[in-house]
Amino acid sequence: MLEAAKAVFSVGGSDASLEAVARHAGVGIGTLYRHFPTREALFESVYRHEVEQLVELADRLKADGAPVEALRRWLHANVEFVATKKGMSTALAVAAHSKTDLTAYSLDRLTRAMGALLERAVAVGEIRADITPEDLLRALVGMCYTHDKPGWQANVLRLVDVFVDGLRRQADTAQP
Amino acid sequence: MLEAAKAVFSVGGSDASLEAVARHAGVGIGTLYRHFPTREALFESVYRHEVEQLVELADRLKADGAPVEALRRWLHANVEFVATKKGMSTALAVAAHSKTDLTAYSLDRLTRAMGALLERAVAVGEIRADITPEDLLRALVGMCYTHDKPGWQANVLRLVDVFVDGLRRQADTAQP
DNA sequence: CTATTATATGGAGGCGGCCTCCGTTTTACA
DNA sequence: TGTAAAACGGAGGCCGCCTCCATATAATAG
Repeated sequence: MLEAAKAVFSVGGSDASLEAVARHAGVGIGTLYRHFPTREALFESVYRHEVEQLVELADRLKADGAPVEALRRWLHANVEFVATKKGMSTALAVAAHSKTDLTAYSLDRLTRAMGALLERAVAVGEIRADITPEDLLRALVGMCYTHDKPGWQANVLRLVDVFVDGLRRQADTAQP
Repeated sequence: MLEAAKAVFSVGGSDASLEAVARHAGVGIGTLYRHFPTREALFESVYRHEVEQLVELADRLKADGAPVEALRRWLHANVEFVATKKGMSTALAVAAHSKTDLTAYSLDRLTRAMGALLERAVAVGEIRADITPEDLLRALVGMCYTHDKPGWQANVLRLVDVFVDGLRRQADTAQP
């Protein structure tokens, strides 16, 4: 069922028909709805594994010496992740966009991972301190969301680098 | 009809029912479809005026002395614009997201406006040269799209500033 | 002023997706 | 094996998308 969902989303985007998911899973539409009351709940389950990997990667990167570089690498990893899982981009965007915090478990995990990396870099004074992990994550999602032409990946990675550079600058110039 | 659309979109978001638009305009659904064959064509017409204003603003800012500051101001203006026209954010995101370049007239105007500002700043060596106007615009749209909590505006403006700082840095350090 | 032709209009209807509800099947347990 | 509880499947109501065509309105000719 999760596999069917992943398959269907990865070809038709995250707004694919839930009935198609059910059909593809060889299951009734009612059953699908019992297990995943909303489309977003389904996203949550489908991409939970991926999110977990990203969180773990963040943990590993925290051991690195260079905080900003770790942050930058993690952001890059996010982009590459989204690039390989076609549906994930929209799913994340929907999750970030929606007001219902019920579905935001994964988003929250990502935010915390991000927060840890961010804090570490702020603590050593290498980046400015007035950007929240929420903002940065949403910015990241936004950058990925609107890009889906072939080859977008390299462009977004460049944008991410620009962003990280921007985070650095303030620390250079506005240190007490 | 355009007014009806603007009204309906501004309360229900850009994915509001087109039949609702027709009803609100006191017109048959068929008539609506004849004038605007697709939802995106309707967006196009509804927000054309707003886009035009932004393009004009870009022209005016080009007269300014400081290219980077002009760029920054224009980006800010975009954000504030989107903030006041509720439907515009999604409409732009849809336009940027869609593959059909047929509907992209307004997007193209914005891209050109952005390109002019960008080039000017690159020409005097104040920002790095490897970011295209398309990328920057899409990033901007994406950042606005995923944010819709009250007070998002200030956060996105801050993100934009970070971004502009990032554009600057490379010019500082990687000059021949 | 009327007949005829071109053009604009409105909405019914077919299609498909969303989601709920309930009769049926399967499983768990005594 | 019998019964209670849980899981299943899909029909059906609703709504939005979009097409198509019968009707109404405007333009033009006689």
